[in-house]
Amino acid sequence: MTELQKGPQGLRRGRGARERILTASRQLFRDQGIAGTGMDQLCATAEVSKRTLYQHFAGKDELVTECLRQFDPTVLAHVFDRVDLSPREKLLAAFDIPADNPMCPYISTAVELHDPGHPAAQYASEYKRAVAARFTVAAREAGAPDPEGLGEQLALLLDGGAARSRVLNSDAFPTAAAIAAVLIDNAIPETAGR
Amino acid sequence: MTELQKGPQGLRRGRGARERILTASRQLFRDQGIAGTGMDQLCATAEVSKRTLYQHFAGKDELVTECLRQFDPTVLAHVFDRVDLSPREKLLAAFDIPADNPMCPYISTAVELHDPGHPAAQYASEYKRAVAARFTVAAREAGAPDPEGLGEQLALLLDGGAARSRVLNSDAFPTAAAIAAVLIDNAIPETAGR
DNA sequence: TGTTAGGTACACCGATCTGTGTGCTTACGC
DNA sequence: GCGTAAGCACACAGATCGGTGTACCTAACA
Repeated sequence: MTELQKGPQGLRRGRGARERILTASRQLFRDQGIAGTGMDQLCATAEVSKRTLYQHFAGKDELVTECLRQFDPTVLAHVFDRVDLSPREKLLAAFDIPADNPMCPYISTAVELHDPGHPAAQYASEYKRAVAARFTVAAREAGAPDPEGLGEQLALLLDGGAARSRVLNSDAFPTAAAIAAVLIDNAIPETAGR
Repeated sequence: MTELQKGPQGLRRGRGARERILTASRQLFRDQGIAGTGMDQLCATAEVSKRTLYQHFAGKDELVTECLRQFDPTVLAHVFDRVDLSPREKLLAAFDIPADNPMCPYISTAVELHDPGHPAAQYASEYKRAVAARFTVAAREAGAPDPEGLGEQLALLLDGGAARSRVLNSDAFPTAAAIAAVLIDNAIPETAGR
């Protein structure tokens, strides 16, 4: 009607609202934290109206949970499903993490929410157990005598690298990788693994 | 004395306001997080008027920072200053952490604040480096060939134990201790350490 | 061409947040 | 016994929080 060009129509972005919301959420939650990100700012970043957001997600909690679910649904498949690596090599490859890697969102979320019963916190817990299970499988294939133990240990190293990187504001994953190498060499007989 | 028992006088607690504030802050920040704790609730818990709180601390940020500074000013002196332990034993003793241990407040604060420039975050970083330095000193005394490396590794294990305990909601420090034992045995020649 | 699902604008709600202003009361040290 | 530092009550400011209500619009598809 006449003044089509006027006003807010410029903001209309059409049908991809849900994806834009999740993308903006991942970015803002990572950069500012959950509590530090308001729904208004989130809508502005996603270029989505507040009404639309609340039609897709029941509330902030659900949004947080969904973000976490979408972050790495395959649980490090890009490492553990590689066919060009031996099981032993996979164990080490998991520690090849780019230095600019942001804080592990699972730890970050668990710490920020401060409620173990929150769905997102529970999912974070599940995810971390799944990572340990990935390590355990590879450790078993590599011939480790106690694959569960080694898997849990390596998973702890990843978490340590993430936490320490955050606190010190510098890359701690090389240290974690060095420890992993020692553990793997110690646990897996030289004859095995290949 | 008439109606001494009447009215709000019952709340008056006298001269120890600052200590009560810090005690209440430690407890609430630990249990509910920083963002999750309001200044009103904090005053109520500390049995201190809001005005008094703001006369002692310029704001929440300063309160958070001061809490962190007071948490462990000696940097694990209760372990590393023991005279009944050999250096090698100290390295391991640092991992004797009660299972009900709450999340390491330094990591927790660094994650929650989400701002590396915040005084409390910087102090957390300093503290974590100081812990690594403690390990390094003991590692050197124990005869480790690369004390800095071992110190950093053991410090990372502590952080990993803390982070993983929080995410999984279960005690991960025994795993960290097991890794520490392997690292120490590997790094320090059997002949040394005693 | 008509229907409709998906999106928009915007005002608004009650709650809660950190932080102040003001004036009064009390306990301790001298 | 008195001065003063420390603490108190309480109302309030201004912002921001998560979340709604209402009415309108438009793109895609049948």
